[in-house]
This record gives sequence, C-alpha cells and structure tokens, in this order.
Amino acid sequence: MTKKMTMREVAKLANVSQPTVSRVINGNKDVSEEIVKRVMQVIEEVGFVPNKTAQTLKRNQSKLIGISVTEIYNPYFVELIDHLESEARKRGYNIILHNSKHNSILEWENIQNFMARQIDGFLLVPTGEYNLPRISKLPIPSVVVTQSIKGFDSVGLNHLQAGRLVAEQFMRAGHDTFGYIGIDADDKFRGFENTLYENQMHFNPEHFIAVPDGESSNLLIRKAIEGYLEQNKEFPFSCVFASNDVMALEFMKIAQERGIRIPEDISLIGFDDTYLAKVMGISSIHQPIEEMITTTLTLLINRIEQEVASETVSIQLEPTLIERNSSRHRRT
Amino acid sequence: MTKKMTMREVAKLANVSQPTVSRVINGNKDVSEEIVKRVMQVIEEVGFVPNKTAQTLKRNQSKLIGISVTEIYNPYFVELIDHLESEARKRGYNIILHNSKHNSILEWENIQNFMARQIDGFLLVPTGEYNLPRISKLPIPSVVVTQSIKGFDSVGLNHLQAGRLVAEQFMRAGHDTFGYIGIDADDKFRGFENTLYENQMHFNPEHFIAVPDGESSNLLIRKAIEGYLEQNKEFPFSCVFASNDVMALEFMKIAQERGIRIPEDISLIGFDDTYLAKVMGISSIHQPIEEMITTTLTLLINRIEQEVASETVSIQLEPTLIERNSSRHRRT
DNA sequence: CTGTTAGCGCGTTCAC
DNA sequence: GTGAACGCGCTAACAG
Repeated sequence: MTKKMTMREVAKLANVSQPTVSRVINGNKDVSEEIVKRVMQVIEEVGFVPNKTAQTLKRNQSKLIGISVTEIYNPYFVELIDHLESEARKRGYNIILHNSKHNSILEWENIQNFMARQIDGFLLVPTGEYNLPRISKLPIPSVVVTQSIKGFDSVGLNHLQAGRLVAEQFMRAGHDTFGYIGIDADDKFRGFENTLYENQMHFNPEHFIAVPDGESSNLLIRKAIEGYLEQNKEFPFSCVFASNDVMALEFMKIAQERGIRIPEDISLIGFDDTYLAKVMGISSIHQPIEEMITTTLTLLINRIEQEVASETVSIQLEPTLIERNSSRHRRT
Repeated sequence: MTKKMTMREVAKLANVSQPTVSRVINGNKDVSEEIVKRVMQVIEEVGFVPNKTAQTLKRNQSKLIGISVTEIYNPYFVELIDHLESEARKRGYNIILHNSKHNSILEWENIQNFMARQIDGFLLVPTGEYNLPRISKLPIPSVVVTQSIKGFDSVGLNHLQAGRLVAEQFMRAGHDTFGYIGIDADDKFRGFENTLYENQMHFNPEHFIAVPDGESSNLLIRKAIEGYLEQNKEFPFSCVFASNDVMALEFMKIAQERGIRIPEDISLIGFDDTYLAKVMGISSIHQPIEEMITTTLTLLINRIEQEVASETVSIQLEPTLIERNSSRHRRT
C-alpha cells in the first residue's frame, strides 16, 4: 500500500514546480522535452493519477453524465446503459447510474445526488411527470430518453408507428381478434388500436391484460396474466401484442404450460427486441438503441458545451418489426 | 435555469457567514435555532445542494465505492449491481460502475479511473490474474467478489461444493454419463468431476463443451454447442451441468429445436439461479447474492474506515441447488 | 520555457 | 454562538 500521490510530491521528486507537472499532464506544448521525460518517469514510478475531484472543482466541469433509469431488470435498459457507457467514454465522459425503481421520490433524490456530484448533464427515463417541472429549472441540461416529451429535450421512439406496425402485421396474417398486454393505454397501444379502427377492425377493451405499473417483475406479470385467464377461461383472441419482451416471454411460458401453441393458436409480438426475444424466437419491435444513444449524447453534450439555451428538441426514431417464429402463422 | 448555488451565496442571503451555513448543513449543535431556521429557509428556496466534490477534497473521502464487473449481459451481474447499489446507499455510499468486458487492459483503465475519481474502495469481479499484483499495491482497499482468491480480501461461493451438489443430484437420479458446458476446468467443474470419481463414476473429457471466454454472448454459446453437435452427431450424455444460466438456456433452446426432451432425454442444471432459470424452469445452483453483498460491503467498509492492515480475509458462502423441471426425471 | 500566485467550494481550526 | 483565515489538489493568469 503506497500512499496516495499528489502533484506536489511528484514535483518534488522531479525537481520541478507543481504547475509544471500539471502542464506535462495536460500536454501543454511549452515544456522542454527534458523535463517532460523526467516528470513522466516519476509519474510512472509512483503510479500517480491526477485527482479528478480537484480538477472538477477548478474547471467547473466534471466530465460526468448521470443516467436515471426506472428499472434494470428489463434487459432493454441494460443494453441502453451498456451502449451509453461505451459511447460516453469515447467522448471523454464517465457515467453515474441511478435506478429510480419507478419511484418519483427516489428519482428526485437521485437527481439531487447528481447535482451534488457535479455532473455536467444527465439523461432521464422518467418515472412520470412528477419531477419534470423542477428538472426544467435545474442549472444543468438534461435529455429524456425513450419517450418524447413536449417542452423537453427528448429522444424517443415513434410509439404510435410501432403500434401501427404490429396491427398491420396481425391484420395481414388474417387475424380479427386482438389482445394486448401492458400497463396502460399509452402511445404504442393507441397506435395499435387506431390502426385497427382505420381498417374496420375492432379492439375489444376486454382483451386488454393490464399489468400493474412498477418493475418488470416476472411474478407480477405472471399473476396478471393468470388472473386474466381465470376470469376468461381462455384467451379470447388469436394474436397478442405485449408492450415489452419480458411480458411477451411470460405470456409465452404460460401459453406453453396450458398447451396453447404459439404461433398456431395465438400469434405473439413483443417490444424492445432484447436478447430475450432473440433467444426465444419472439417477434418484436426493434428500437434502434445505438442510434438513440448517439443522438441523445450528441444532443446532451451540445447543451453542455454551448450554454446557449435554444429551442427544445424532440426527436422521434422509427421502429422496425423483427419477425420471428412467434408470429409466423397465417390464419385462413 | 437558476444558477448553481454555493455556500457563500446562501450565507449572504441569510445574513450569516459561510462557515455557519456549513455548520447548519452538517448538523452542528452549536448554532442558534433562529439561525438554523433562517438558513434552512434559504436553502429550500434556492435549492442549494452541497458540492460533494469540494467535500471530497476537504475530507479526503468521497463516499464512493467502485465496482468493476466483467460483463453485464449475464443477469446475475445485474442482480449483483442492483443489490449493491441499494445496500451501499443505505450505508451512505454511492457506487460507480465499470464494465471491463473480460478485458484486463480495460479493467486496469477502469481502476485508474476509480483512483482518479477518489473512490474510497472498490469491488472487483476480476478478468483474471493479470492486474491482481498491482491492485494489491494500491493505496485503497478492494474486495474480490464472486471468487475467493488467496492473499486477497474476497467473498465467493464454494464452487467445489456447488459442483458436488450437482453431481450428487445427477447420480441420485440414476445418470451415468455426464456432460458439462463451460469455459474451462474451474472449481465448479472440479467439484463436479471429483465427486463423480469418488463414486466410481467417470467424466469423459470428450463430454466437455468448451465455450470461448468472454461476454455471455448467446451467439457464441450457441455456436459452441452447435459445433459440438456437428462433431458428435448427438449429445453423448444423459445429463449436463452448465456453468451459468445463459448457457443452460441456450442448451435448452437447441435441444428443443432438435426434438430432444428436457428432462426426459437430458437433464439440465444451470448456475446462478437468475430469473432466466426461474422463468424457464431450469434447475440451478443458487448463489446467496444478498448475503454476498452485505458480507462484501461490511468487509470493504471496515477496511475503509479502519486503516489497520490486518490479515486478508477469504470468505466462502455455501451454494444450494434449486430444483425445477429441467432435472425432474429419474432414469431407470 | 518555468515558477509564483490566486482561487474553485467546502470544513476546520482559531479568535472573538 | 459566530466570523476570519487557511488549505485540500488542481488549473490558469501572470511574471520573469
């Protein structure tokens, strides 16, 4: 256990002044080769690493970006975080991850902590509307990911279009009774429903399997679906759209246990196109995660570096439907 | 966008000196009620949050714990991170997450970054032995999780015992040809193999399906298993132990595609007891994650707070076998 | 080219 | 009880 080194100690060992060490580290050209070599030598030997916390204080920027997600048991968010970390690193930033667990109070605590840690800006998968007003008053920029919100910088998916893609696919395959599994009647549901209406089809509200809001707990999802089955004896539809892959997977398992064949008896399409869908052969709406991350980061970093507060930007990316076995069946 | 506040500005607004604000925030008793109220009032109004980066500099402790994992696509690590975050928060610490992606170079960079960010200590799921010597020379404490390493503070699972449990279960069910899917002949494999030998059974080395080291990529795992099948026409064993749930799941999928029934034709036991195993009904070795986290954090925080360098501690937790459908079949 | 000086926001002596 | 002065490790401005 060697001691923690400071620039002053390095300076002493190299027989130079402390600011000179700073110049060497920051690649300032105005230092003689001779001294650069001497200083680097010492740095190597003692394993000196500059104290970013002091740099932050001095430069008034931490090169830290916060990300607050609502949960991490949904593999979609894991992918998001993973890509974000790599991409941010490439651009010279580190990330601080916080999980709000669908809890607005916790979300606000997380953001306070972001502020305390002097992050330069943050990304947010919001728990709801609750904190948005205060967030917009914060002295640092933020971008909402996954959803697009008016009046906020945000990068999301065109959920209406996603619902439309699914509806069209189901209709094309000859279905005329439709099911939905999700938390509430959000945009992806509306896109789904509207498209059906536009085509003289009908979505029966009783075919909506409502899952309680909160973490993607397999148990809760299972309960919701089984509860639904108890009331209805069987699934009164020939195809179903699940609002995320975790729900789709759980539906598939329950169907299998009951001897319901997928896709022959019921076609299934999920959402997020996570590895769960890939492994299990579940058709799913693909979100362009990488594009989403690069777009989001570019936007955020622009806000950070040019403090000019211009109009808020709300970007929508386009979904695509990845077809796999779970919906490869044509009804006749 | 209000401006970022400092103690000095709060002090001015409350007509007190900056140190007084500091006292109020840190709950110092020697401040008159009157002033406490006045200062708190201002703090509320302007939304002041103390700058932790300055506190870190002054106090020489950041209340930050680093965690470096080798991957995050294995749900086991996600659970680990999630529990760690909550538990650390309870104890007044935040965490910084880094992913080494099974890359020792990256791992070292991550650790350097930890140092730069002034973390107080860190947890490590090591990529291998490569960085261990330098890590032990660092001026801050660290604890290895998931494995127990001699000469290091570490908290791991008794992998030998885990392998033993699986072997015993398979033998009890009447199997006499055994398969294994994993990266190399690690402890869990050795425990498995040894137990077989002790019982006059034989593990045929050709029944070892080797998966390349690296991220738990479903694709790589699939390739490895399919490659094995090509060479052997069929699986030459009636039961198989997979060294993590991701591999177990992939094996199960491939078996299903080939019409091999699980558990009737082949019994399957996985490792980590993640939600993948739960959802898919795969038997699995359970790691007591919560106990592991609390033990690890207690150890690390002790090291942080009492700088007395005593003997290194190496703790092994006991695994349990969770039986599900994938191994519920008795051979006769 | 290099060293001296000042100050980022905060906590911690010290006087008063 | 409260304020003035100092310093944590670093960068930036200015001398020389």
